[in-house]
Amino acid sequence: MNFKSIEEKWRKYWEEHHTFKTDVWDFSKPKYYALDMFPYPSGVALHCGHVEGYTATDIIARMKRMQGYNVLHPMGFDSFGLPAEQYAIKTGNHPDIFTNKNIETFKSQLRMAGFSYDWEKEISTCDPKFYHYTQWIFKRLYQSGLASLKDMPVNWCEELGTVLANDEVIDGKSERGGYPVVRKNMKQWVIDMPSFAERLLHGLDALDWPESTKEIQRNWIGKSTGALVDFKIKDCEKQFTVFTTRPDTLFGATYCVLAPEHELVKEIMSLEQADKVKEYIENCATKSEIERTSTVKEKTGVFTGAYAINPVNGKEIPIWISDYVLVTYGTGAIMAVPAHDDRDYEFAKKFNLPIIPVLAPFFQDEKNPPKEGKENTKRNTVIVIATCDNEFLGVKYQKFGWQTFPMGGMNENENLFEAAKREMEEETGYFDVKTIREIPFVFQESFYAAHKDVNRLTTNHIVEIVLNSKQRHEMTQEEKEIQEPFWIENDKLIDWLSIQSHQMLAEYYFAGEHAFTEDGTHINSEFLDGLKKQDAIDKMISWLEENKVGTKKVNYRLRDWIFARQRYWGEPIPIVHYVDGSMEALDDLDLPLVLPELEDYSPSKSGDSPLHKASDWVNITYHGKKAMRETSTMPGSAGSSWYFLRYIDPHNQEEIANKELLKHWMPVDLYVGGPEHAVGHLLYSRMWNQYLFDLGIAPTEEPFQKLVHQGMILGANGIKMGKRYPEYSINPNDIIRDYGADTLRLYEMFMGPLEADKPWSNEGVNGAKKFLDRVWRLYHSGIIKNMENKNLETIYHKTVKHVTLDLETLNFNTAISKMMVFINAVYKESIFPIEYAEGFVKLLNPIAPFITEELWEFLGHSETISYEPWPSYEEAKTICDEVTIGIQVNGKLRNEMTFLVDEEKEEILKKVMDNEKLKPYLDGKEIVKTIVIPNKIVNIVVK
RNA sequence: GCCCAAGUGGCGGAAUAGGUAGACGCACAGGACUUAAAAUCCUGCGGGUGUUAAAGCCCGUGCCGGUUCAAGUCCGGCCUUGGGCACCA
Repeated sequence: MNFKSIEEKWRKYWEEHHTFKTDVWDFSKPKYYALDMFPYPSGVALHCGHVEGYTATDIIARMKRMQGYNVLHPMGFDSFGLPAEQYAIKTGNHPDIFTNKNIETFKSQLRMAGFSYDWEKEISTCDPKFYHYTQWIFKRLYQSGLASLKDMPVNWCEELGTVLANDEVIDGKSERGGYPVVRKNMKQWVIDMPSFAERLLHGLDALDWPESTKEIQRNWIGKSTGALVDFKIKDCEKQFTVFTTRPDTLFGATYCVLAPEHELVKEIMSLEQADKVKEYIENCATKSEIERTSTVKEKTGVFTGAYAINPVNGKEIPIWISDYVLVTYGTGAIMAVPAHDDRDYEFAKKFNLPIIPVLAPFFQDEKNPPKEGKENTKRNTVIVIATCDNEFLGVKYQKFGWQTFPMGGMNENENLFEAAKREMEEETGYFDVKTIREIPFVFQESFYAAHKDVNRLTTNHIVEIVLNSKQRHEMTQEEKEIQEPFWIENDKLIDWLSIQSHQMLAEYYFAGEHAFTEDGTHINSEFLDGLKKQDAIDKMISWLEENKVGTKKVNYRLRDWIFARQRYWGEPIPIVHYVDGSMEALDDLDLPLVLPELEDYSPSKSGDSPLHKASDWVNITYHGKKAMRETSTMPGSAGSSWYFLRYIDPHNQEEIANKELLKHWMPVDLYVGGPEHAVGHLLYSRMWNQYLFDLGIAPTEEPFQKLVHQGMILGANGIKMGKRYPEYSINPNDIIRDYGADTLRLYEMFMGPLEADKPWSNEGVNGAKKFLDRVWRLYHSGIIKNMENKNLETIYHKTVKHVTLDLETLNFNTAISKMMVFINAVYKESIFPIEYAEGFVKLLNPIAPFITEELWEFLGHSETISYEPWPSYEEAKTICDEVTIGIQVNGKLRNEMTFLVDEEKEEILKKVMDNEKLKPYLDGKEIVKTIVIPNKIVNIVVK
């Protein structure tokens, strides 16, 4: 088979016949919109990963055409971006030159691969005819108040001379180039994403997207429900508000923290603390993003000298500042509850701030539950964890056989430490205390107290005592009979303790002290005491609202989308600034605002856009007033946020696209692209689409109904192709040249599941080629006849059924394997009925379009196969009359037997029982149970 | 640290809904054709044991346990790899 001439022949045919031109106004057929993520036309050409994704959509597009759909399958170029700009800086040439050259290369590659695009729909985001409407949408966002100029901390990349969006910063470095990124306050164009947060979150539910991608978006949106709480400041008129998801722990708030950038800090700091506070703020400001987000970093902070009033109990608590509180999230201020938040705990430990537990785990002793009808009593108890020389002090209570830490009830007018010392001494005789401290952990326990014949609810406070020595008072014989002390090595302690709650305490103690963040029962919380976490949250919110010191509040992690870049090669922002400081969007008639040509495209270190240099372009008179144009440009994801709408009507000069057409064609039925766009492009375009939906332009709230990510194609060494191992990099052009596009398409689809990362294999490519050759030879072997062959009936119908199903669900690898099985079967026959031969060519066509066009012609047809009706099958003919199933004895396979399809259970069982081969397993055994599932399995359970 | 996904022969990977694990392909081995090689066609191919050969038997889907007549598939607990988030209050 001469694939070269065949492939070139059909490329020409498709072009000359406009085979894949879509008449978008033809509403007579159902529509199908198959979309690829359009490429950035870089200098390095199309790679194997592009081919993989594009082949997948092309297969679906081709199949859908044959199934009678009117298919829109367009391609275009995301052509604004950094490489073209850097080329321009280097060479002084307009980036257009570089971009257009690359686009030509890409198009010729796409043509070589045989993708059935309608090139009349081609778009390019750097084309003024296209960005006319990118600017138009921006203008509308501006007029709606959703795009605005804000002074805010941004990710500034010195090296690139521009600000970056959050998704363009990875580990404190720029996504492109890996240059350091610092935080800097700048006036920036931003788009208000948070006001779409709830819709973006909810919209996900109905989408047919990978669950993991939806999850990434959900996390990125980061919804959290809680409350705003107002804190008054002592001796000051001002107050501040914190956001918390745990208003139930308000009684445990022992200090507050403001972000260093919080506006109130400089107003409230005391004179004594002022220098320290200023120094700290200064320090944070100069820190790079890397330092700020470093995980190993210890907490830092400074006391402001001011005190806040806890609204719930009037207690004065100190106000600190620390960079662990982010000015960009919530209100930039928190209440700290060290007992129940890890970060607050760490901070409190470091700065020796009080820790008050307000939530205690609750234990119900399973061996000794409260008894019905007994009096319920409450008691405060102290438990003493006493250590000396790496051993722990335990007590054995003889009467009940309990082995516990020393413990006992607290008396009135006795503080915790007094009670602890007293209990230890009374019960064990030890007294030589070196250090004593409270462990900020409390738990509650409910049990039947046999010695008093009552039910007890104890609240257990924990005290740690380190002993100087094991000196002790001798105990009387009488005392010893009641209880006896033991010293236990620390690794044996948990086993030695006989009471669940004490074991739990020991586990907590050994795990290292930490905040208790799980659920429990509230204590030390007045009106919340006894409530579980969620009930307490609800009750506290009602209380806050009743007392007008707080409200319920939903917060999102999603932030403003920073929508300006100090670069040349992007869409100019269609705004003019007047001398008086006001600004205005350009009139619609003045769009598109076209990029001016420049002598020098390089960015300035000061943060000005290169466009600043085009003074004739910048300084204008607009509406009779002196004005300056906005000189920053839009980010790369601007054009890609709506391009899918433009494909539908790409040459429309009046509007984004004709509304009737949009209504017919949206949403995109299948969108294929890499998973790396999960929170960038795929979130931005959803938002723009939702906005355009609100304007009545986009007909659906969600643009992409079904989304699939293609996996990465790795080098044969299992490592990502690229600069690191150039010897393992595969250029699809070479494969097309040596094996043909059909082989490349078939191979990439056969490698494995579309979404999986898969290593390349040259032998595998050869295997794909062998299959196509095998098909070719079969068709030219002369066995295709206008006759029947019953031997092939079942397998043909089965193949049509399963291939159709597998393609529909994008399981290309299994679809191909089933076609291989079919061809292997035909090889054993001497007659290949022409009906089956034609059907098979159609099945293979979407994957290998060239060879199948040729075979279709060979079978006597003069028109393209591309619009031939998809083969059908008869369900009844997909089933053979006999089926071989496994026969198990006690779940182990012992034989195989063939039965009629749907044979009666009794009939099957009878034959199984009579089977000679099974006799040795059944003779002399008692048959306990028989399981007969017709067409599947038989299992005989014997004893 | 938290969230998500995945772990199956020498390799890529199959296995509707718990029902014969390893489809299909690659690699490898043997055979046919050929002067020869390539190509092609046929056969075998998880491990162990067994046998002249076979049949048979045992083990086997990351590890440990559970549910079930039956587990790659379901449940609980780990381990490893990949991805996402990373002080988000």
